[in-house]
Order: sequence, then structure tokens, then C-alpha cells
Amino acid sequence: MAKEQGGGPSDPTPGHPPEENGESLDTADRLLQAGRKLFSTKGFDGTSVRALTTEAGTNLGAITYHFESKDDLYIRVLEEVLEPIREHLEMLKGMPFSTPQRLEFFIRGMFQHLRENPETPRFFVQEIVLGEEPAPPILETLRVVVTVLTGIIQEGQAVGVIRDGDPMLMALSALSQPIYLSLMPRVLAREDLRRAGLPQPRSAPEDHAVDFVLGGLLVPEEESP
Amino acid sequence: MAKEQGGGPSDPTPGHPPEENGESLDTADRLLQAGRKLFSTKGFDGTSVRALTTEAGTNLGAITYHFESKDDLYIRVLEEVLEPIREHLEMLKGMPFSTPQRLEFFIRGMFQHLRENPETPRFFVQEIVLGEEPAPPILETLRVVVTVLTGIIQEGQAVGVIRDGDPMLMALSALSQPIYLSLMPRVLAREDLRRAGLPQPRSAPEDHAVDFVLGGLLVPEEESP
DNA sequence: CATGTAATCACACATACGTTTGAATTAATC
DNA sequence: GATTAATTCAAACGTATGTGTGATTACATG
Repeated sequence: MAKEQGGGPSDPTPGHPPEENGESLDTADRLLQAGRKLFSTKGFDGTSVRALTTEAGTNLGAITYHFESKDDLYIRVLEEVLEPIREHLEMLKGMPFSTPQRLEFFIRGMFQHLRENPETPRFFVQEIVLGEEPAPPILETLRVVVTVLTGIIQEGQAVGVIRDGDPMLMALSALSQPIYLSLMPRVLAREDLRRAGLPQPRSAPEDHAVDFVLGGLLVPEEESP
Repeated sequence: MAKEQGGGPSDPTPGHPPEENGESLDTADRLLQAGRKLFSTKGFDGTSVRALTTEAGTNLGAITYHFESKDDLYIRVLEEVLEPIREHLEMLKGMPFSTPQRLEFFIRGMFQHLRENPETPRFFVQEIVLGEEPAPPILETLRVVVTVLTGIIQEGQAVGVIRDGDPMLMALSALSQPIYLSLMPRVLAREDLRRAGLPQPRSAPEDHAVDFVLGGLLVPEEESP
């Protein structure tokens, strides 16, 4: 086997250009792309190495060569998918916003990320629900998100703009809306459900989520007496 | 093969007592029970026929005999798990409650069901996220739940106790809380996350969910001028 | 007790799985 | 142009998969 032991096929120092996307990605990147697509929609166990390598247009052995195993490819995909979320949270921390503005910024940022990366909530939910325990990148992301959100909420409670209540559960409820509302409408829009008379969403989930979460967390404004 | 073509091993008219649970369930029921446990925690693809029959303490061929196939067993499990939800909704329809009372009744009823049947939300999100399309029992349950909830919300909007907004998205948000909040706290209570300083929930998710959903949907009460 | 059906069983079948192997090919270095 | 390392490839490995087969046991009814 022509492979150094370090882990992965050495750094591609020789002249690879920044890689336009579409066709001319190198094999490892095409495998990551195939992993995003297939793992997210069919799950880890529902995705075979053969399906991945076919989707990536490469050979059966490519996963073992470029990554160590199917498991390792999966973890790499997960890390790539979750990275932008933590970046978004870093931005959130450094901004001089009020509590409601922070919450709205968080929700809209999450929606934007999930719109651009529809695989994310699928991975997230799979990891929460399946297997002994979620993979490390999921746990770490969850830890960061909940910590930041809980902090924002406690801050708001101290100032009196957020209701009394368990900050941790409030954080979970806020997080639930982008995840849940980026998954469900697609399902409910199915042809047969529409024909069965199911009412369809008429407004943007994003705007609804902001109203719903702020309504659920903020102390209601009093009418001037 | 000693099996009639109709589908399933004829009705057990001969003297089966109502079946205490625990040990003395017959093979088909033990397989359904094993399916609940394994399918819900490992997914369809992650659960082998051998794992199921071993868990049920029976022979490898038992699934093909008592059900037609692994797929058929899965659908049967799904139907059994979802049935009580529709029953709960039937009760909800017939009750002379106000809109907020209806919403609270729905949320608490869902929490109770999910507490007694922790597999339900796992099946639900697996079906939403994995595969081409959710299985028929899921779609039908979803249709009923969303239809009923949307009706309640529209009714409340007509009377003026519920805010303006898309009734369908409001229904989804209400449904999201029992599902999401019956899954997440278990994950966040993990030992390593607690050691990493993650704040832990201090109150009942059920009570929080009622406050959060009602806060997000109801028109805020005005202070008397 | 004899008969017939329901249920269980051990085992075989064909296919699909993730990974390994070693040769063939490509691309960079001297 | 020769040498070397990186990558791709076809084929094979051993194991696990879902289902089928036919014999065997359990049990109610005549």
C-alpha cells in the first residue's frame, strides 16, 4: 500500500488551484460532497461505500485511501457541516445588541445557514435520535449553542425583558424552531397531503419563528396606563 | 411452508388469555416489542433481523412467518406506536374547552404519551429525515394532528385570543415542543456535557412548553388602564 | 389415539457489505 | 528520461444481510 501512516494523503502542496466547484473537485472533496448528500438523506447505515464512491464518480477503494474508513469520512462530513454554526455564534457574541436583537439575530442566522446547508438539520436529528450517543462534533456544537443561548437569556432575565423560567429549556425552545421549521414544511407540502386538504404555510417560516420565539420568551409589553 | 396466504397466522381464537406483559407474550408480540426498542434507537437499516429475533428470544425465521417481511414488521410497529396520538386528538375535538385550554390539553397529552412511549419521537424524526418519503402511518398522523391544531388556532384567531399569523406554522411550532423537548434534555444531561459546565434544566419540560407555546401564540393580556 | 394445522427450528441461499490487496497509472523530482 | 511517490483501479476477502426451505415439534379437534 503506497500510503504514509500519518493519516490522510499528505498535504496537497503541489499546485492545486483553489478548486472551482462543480466538476473539477479532487477525489477527497467529491467524496465529502457525496457524503453530505447521501449520509444526510439516507443515514449512515443506509449509505453504502459503493453508493458513495459511485456518487463521487470514483473507485470503490477511494474512501479507505483518502480517509481511513467509512466512519472517518462520516465524521469529517459532520465536522464540515457544523463548522459554520460555531462561526455564527462567535459573531453573535461580539455584537452590541439588545437581548431581543440577539435572539432575532441568532434565529435568522440559523435559518440562513440551514437554507444554504439543508443537510445540517438532518445530520443533527439523526445524531440525536440514533445510536448510543451523538458523535463528538454534534455534542460540542450543542454545548456551545446552548451555552451561548442560555447566557443571552439569563442576561435578558436580569434586565427584566425575558420572562421567568428555566433558561436552559428556553434556549432549547429557541433552537428548536430553526431546526424543526426548516424540516417540516417540505414534508407537509407533499402532493397527497395538499390534496387531502391540509392547510399550507403562507408565510416565511423564518419570520414566524422570530415572532413565536420572542412571544414565548419576552415579557409582554404593558399598555401605557 | 405451513402458512395460509391471507396474511399473518390466523386469529388466535383458541384460548389465549389477554396476555400479561413481561415474559409470557406470544412470539408476534415479542417481535413487535423488540421492533419498538431496536428500530427506534438504531433505525431501520441499523437493525438486523437477527438482532430482532435474538431480542425477542425466538428463531431467525419468526419475522418472515408472523409478518411478511422486516419491512412489514416495521410498518406494524409504526402503526402501533402512532395509534394513541390519534385517539388523544379525538378526545380533544369533543371537549368544550377554550382555545388556550385546548392548546394546553394538547401539549400535556402529547408529553404524557411521549413519556409513556419514548420511542414515538424517535420514529417520528427518523421518518421525517430519512428516505424518500415518510411511511404512510406517519403522514396520516401528521395530517390529522396538523389539521386539528390548525383548526384550533384559526378558531382562536377568530375570537381574538390568538395573534395574527400563519395558522399552519403556528400549529407546527406547537407540535415541535413536545417532540423536541422530550428528546433533547436526555442528551444534554450527559455526564461529559455537565462536567463541561453546561447548565442543566431545573424545571419540567412539560410546564415550560405550555408557557412557551401559549406565550408565542396568545394575544398578550393588556394591563387594566 | 389419530389427524391436521399452527408454530418453531436449524440451516442453506444469494446478495450486499466494508475493507484489503497488489498491480496499473499518473505526476512530480532529479 | 529514470526514479520515486501519490493516486486510481479491478478484483477478491471474509462477514453480515434478508429471506426461503423443509423437517420437527406443539396442540387442538375428530
